[in-house]
Amino acid sequence: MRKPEIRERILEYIRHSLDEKGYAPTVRDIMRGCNISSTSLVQYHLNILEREGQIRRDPEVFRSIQLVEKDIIEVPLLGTIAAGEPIPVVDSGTWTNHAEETLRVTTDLVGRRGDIYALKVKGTSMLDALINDGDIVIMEATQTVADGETAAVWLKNEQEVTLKKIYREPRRIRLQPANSEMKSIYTRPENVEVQGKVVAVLRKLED
Amino acid sequence: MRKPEIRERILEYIRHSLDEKGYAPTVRDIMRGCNISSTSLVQYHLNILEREGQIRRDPEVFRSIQLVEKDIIEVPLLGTIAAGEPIPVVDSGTWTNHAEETLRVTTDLVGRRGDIYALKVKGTSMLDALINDGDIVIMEATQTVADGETAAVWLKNEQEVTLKKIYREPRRIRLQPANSEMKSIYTRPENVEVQGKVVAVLRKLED
DNA sequence: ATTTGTATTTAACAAGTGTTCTATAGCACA
DNA sequence: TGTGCTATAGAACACTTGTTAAATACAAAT
Repeated sequence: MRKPEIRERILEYIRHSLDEKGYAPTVRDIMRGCNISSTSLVQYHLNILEREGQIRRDPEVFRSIQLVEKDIIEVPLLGTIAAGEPIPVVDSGTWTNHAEETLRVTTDLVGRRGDIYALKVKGTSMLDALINDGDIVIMEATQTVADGETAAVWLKNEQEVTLKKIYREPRRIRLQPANSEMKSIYTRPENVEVQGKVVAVLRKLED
Repeated sequence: MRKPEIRERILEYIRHSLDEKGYAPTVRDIMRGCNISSTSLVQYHLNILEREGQIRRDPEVFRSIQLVEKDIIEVPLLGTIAAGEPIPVVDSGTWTNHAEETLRVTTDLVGRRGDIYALKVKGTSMLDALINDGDIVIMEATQTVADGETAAVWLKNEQEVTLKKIYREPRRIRLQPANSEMKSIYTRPENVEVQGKVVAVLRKLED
C-alpha cells in the first residue's frame, strides 16, 4: 500500500460519478477522469480496491462498480418504546430479518455507524425529552454513553424507561431532560441501566 | 397509452434492479426479467417511458437508465427560524441554488412532494411544539393548511413566528401546541399569516 | 374493407467495455 | 548484482450492450 493517493482519487471519482450521473463509471471513464494513462492501470487499482473491500463489482457486468459505503442505511424498526416497559432486547445479528418494518435514513442524519435501530414512541411520557407520541427515535445499541449524551435509561426501582441526558456525579447520576425548562432528576448508579444511545429523533407530521 | 401494464412491469423491474443490484439493468436484463420476447420491444417501451419523463438515459452509455423518482430528496437549508423573526422568504425556483447547505432526506420521511425546504431552529421558543434549539424543521411552502395540520404562523401583532396546529373556529383561530400539556392560544384570523406547513422535524443528537 | 396507429418479432451491426497479455520501470532488500 | 514486489504502459481480444431496419400482427377508427 505504498501509493494510496491514486486509489483515493479513484474512489472520489466514483463517488462523484455515482452522485452526479447516477450510474457508475467505466474503466475508461475513470482513466480520463483521474488522468491515468492506461486502462490496465485503472484495472489494477480497482482490483486492489475490491480486494480491500472498498468497492464491489459484478464480473462481466459493465458499469457495475458500487461503493461499499452507502448513502442510505436501512434501520430496522424494532418496536415501540413507552414509559412502562423496557425497550425491546436487541439481538445483534438476526436483526434486520425480524424487523417487520424498516426505515430508510440517510447517513446525513445518523452517520455511518452500525448497530442502530429505530423505535416508535408510544404515549406522551417523553414530553420532557421533547418527544411526542408517534415520534421515532433512532438508537445506537451501546452500554457506554459519554456524559452529556442522551440515553435510553431503564430505572429499576421505578420500572420505567426514560430518555435523558446523562451526567455522572460523585455519588449519583443526574438525568437531565432535553427540555431546559424542566428539572433534572437524580438517582443512584445502581438504579440506572443504560439501554442505548439516542442518535436522532424523527417526527413525521400529517401522513 | 393502451397497454401500460408492461411499462409498469418494466419500471418495477428497474426499481427492483437498482435497489437489489445497485446498478441499472440492460435492455436484455429487462427482457428476461419481464418475460418480454425481444430487445427491440423493450427498447420501444423504454423510449416511450423516456418520452413520458419516467426514466432518463444517456445515449451511448450502457446501463444508464435512471428512474426520475428519487429515493433521496435534496432539501435546501434556507436559514433559521426563531420566534422573533419571520421565516425566510421562499423564492420558488431559484431555491436550491441559493442554499448554502442542502439536506439529504429519504422520501420515507417527507414523501415525494415538491417545494419543501428546511430551517434550523434557533433558540428555545418552540419548546411548546416539542422542538428544541438546533432541531431542523422541514417545511412545505403553502398558504393552504387544513385544520389540525401544523403550520408556521406569523402573528402580526406579536411580531413572532410560532409552530402550532391550526384550527379554524367561528370567529377566531385556535393555535394548539403539539405538547398536549400546554394550553392553546386564540387569536383573530387577521392576525395570523400562514407561512408554511411543517412536514417533519429532525433532531440530531451528538455530532 | 381500408386505413392508421400501437405493439411485437427477428436479425444484425456498431460501439462500449472488461479483461488479459506482454513489457517496462522503479525501488527495497539481501 | 540479482531477486522480487509494486506501479505503469500499450495494445489487442472477446464479450456486452444499445440501436436500428424491415416486416408482421392486431385492434380501433373511418
